[in-house]
Amino acid sequence: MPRYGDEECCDMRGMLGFLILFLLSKKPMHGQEIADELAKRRGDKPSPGTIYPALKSLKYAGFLREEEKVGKTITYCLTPRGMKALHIAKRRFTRTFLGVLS
Amino acid sequence: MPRYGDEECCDMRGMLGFLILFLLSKKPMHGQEIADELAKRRGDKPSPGTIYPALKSLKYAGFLREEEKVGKTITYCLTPRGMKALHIAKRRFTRTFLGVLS
DNA sequence: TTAAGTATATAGGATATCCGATATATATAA
DNA sequence: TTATATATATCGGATATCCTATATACTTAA
Repeated sequence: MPRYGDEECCDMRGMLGFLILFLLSKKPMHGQEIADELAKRRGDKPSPGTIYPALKSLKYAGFLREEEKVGKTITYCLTPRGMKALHIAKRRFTRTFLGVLS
Repeated sequence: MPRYGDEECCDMRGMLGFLILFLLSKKPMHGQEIADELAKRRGDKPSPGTIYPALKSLKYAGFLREEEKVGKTITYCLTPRGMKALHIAKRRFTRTFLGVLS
């Protein structure tokens, strides 16, 4: 039962949508920009098979929309619904991890 | 493809082990104490089928050990290995969620 | 007009998290 | 002693995340 690795206790599974909404709340971005920013933050870059289905699901949920499309490059931005979802998630996140960052 | 709920964008899946290690770094606790503290923080209490397998896996990984056992009540505490894993995870967590709490 | 680089897309599947249901053991109260 | 509450334990499975591999389309350079 190898649930935790050598020095790993946290794979952050389930936080991808939250992180994408957070990044888009700073500025509109396209898929590769988001993947690169996540690479800088987490240390590993999500693969195409990870990032694009996630964007699709968030769009399907009404949390983001295509702001601009130039060639194959699609820039996404938050919808009001996405901003609300992010706000709610932030509150929960803050309460849950109170004291972790200090 | 219902990946995100009505206003939910973040189920925090994959953070349970990290949270348990963090709580135990504050003080030794037993399973129910941990579950109750998580209930206060996240808003919902992890079920027995969630918390005990998680503790078992963290123990199996060498991140925590039984400090005391009185009746059925088992108090857990971090091992040096667990402290190191928590430290590493904290650094990654901090870098990943930089700017979310502010 | 090739060739190479960039960006997006999706199917299929491996893997892991987490929960519901259930069982057991201990402690306490009636 | 019976009943109740508390704490731990595990199986089986539903569910979701994420990756690998593959394909497509657009852009730019040679």
